[in-house]
Amino acid sequence: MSDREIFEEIATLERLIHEPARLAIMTALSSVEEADFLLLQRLTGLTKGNLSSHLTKLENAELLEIEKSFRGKRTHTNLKLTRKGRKRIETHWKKLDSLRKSAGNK
Amino acid sequence: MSDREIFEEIATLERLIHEPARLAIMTALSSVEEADFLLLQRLTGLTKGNLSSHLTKLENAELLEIEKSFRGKRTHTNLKLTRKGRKRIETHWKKLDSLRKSAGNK
DNA sequence: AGTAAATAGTTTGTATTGCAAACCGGTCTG
DNA sequence: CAGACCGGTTTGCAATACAAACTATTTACT
Repeated sequence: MSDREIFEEIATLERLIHEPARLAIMTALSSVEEADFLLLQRLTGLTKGNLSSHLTKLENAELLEIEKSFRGKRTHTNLKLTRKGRKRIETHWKKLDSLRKSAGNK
Repeated sequence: MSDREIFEEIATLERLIHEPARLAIMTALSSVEEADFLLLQRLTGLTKGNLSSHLTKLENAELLEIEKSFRGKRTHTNLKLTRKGRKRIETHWKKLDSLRKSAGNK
């Protein structure tokens, strides 16, 4: 891939994943099987409201699944990446890598 | 740095640099002394309008300098990172790195 | 000479969206 | 049983990224 193509590709990076909060969410989730809402909130430092809306966005794009269940009497929300989601975040990091490398050795 | 801190930091990444188009611009510029408007446009694939406004934003933040001169009879616009800018993009990449790594080995 | 097209950008308008804050249904605590 | 806490969702607004329109000069064509 030429430099031009790499830079051009990065300039049109998928905003959905690239957005800082979601990049953090996706990356955090990619390292584990699953996590719950509160763990994710602690990890990212996001407010509940914003975490919630980011998760909904990722769910709509079918990059993660939101599983609600009961733990004792209260609801419990579990998040996990879909296969699609796992692939996307990997690919995204690869793109970032190649952008960085192409800048490194000129 | 703990995982929590890393993810939290990434969630609040500097949007100014992180935005795909500007990340491409900054990264491209970081690899050279300077570049002109058109080279940058070719590299990033951005339209003139958008490139222009991104550059202005980066200039306002003092991350790069826009030098206009005459080449023959027509104006010529040259871009180069400031010291500040050079530092910022480096730091940014380091942050991204540590985010990625912290996800890798869990 | 006149006009069309290219060069080198800037400005404007709009639709999107990220964030904070308000809200909501429950549960636990004194 | 009033208030605090838990686990979120919804709403409202301010910021902004992109496309499209615009400006101004220069070169090419006829």
